[in-house]
Amino acid sequence: MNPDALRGHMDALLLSVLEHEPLHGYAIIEALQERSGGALSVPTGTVYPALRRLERLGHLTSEWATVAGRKRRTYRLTQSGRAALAGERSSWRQFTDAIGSVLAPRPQE
Amino acid sequence: MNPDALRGHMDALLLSVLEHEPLHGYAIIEALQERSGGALSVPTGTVYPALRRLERLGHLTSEWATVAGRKRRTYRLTQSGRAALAGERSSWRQFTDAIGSVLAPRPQE
DNA sequence: TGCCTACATGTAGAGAGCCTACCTATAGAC
DNA sequence: GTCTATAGGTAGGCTCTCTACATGTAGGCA
Repeated sequence: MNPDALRGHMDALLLSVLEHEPLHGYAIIEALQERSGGALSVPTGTVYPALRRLERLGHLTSEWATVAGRKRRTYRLTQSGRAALAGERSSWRQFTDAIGSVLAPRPQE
Repeated sequence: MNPDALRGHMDALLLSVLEHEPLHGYAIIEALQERSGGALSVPTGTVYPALRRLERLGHLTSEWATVAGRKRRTYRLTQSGRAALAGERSSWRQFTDAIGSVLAPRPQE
């Protein structure tokens, strides 16, 4: 997967995996990999800063917890995050429609 | 359209509009807009450098022409460009599948 | 005559975000 | 004791796209 291709879609991915359950960063990375059938291996250097950015934007809140001796920062969608997710889904459709219609092979005359 | 979203897909777009006919930069911009139903308004500052990059990579060749007193640089796909286009189409499918499967709304349990 | 729009190409610099590479730390298996 | 999995994080670089600007021709219109 070309790294650049993810540009501008990370927010959508992160918001989407957090839609129904709060998760911590490490679990988010695993969820992305699992849901995409192994296609998405997003490095920690991408995910952690992105989560902080989304929190700064007010789309997520986080709280620390200690589970089995390990510290976790668990992220949760805010109302604003839910709205953002809806917007991202809509944008994604428009985006794929636009690119898809250009990329579609055309019958040669 | 979020500018970042285009990241890494410009090559595919440019190669695709040049698939069946050589075009010059300005015509390429119009073709992108037309084919996408108006959704893609790619600025010249994006297209011209990208075309040069693709030429440098060997995916395009160009030649100057003068039409109605105006100079045009017309770009044409090379064999390498055709191969690259096929690769881009395949990558596009994998990419949309991966993101799409993460973004798809899931039934809440 | 002068102005505006469409046509046509290009560059410089900024900005954003993703990645690579690195660091720290605990738990449990072997 | 060492290794792997789990868990979080930062610094710096890289690349591409965008904004803004510059240049010039042709043709319509007042």
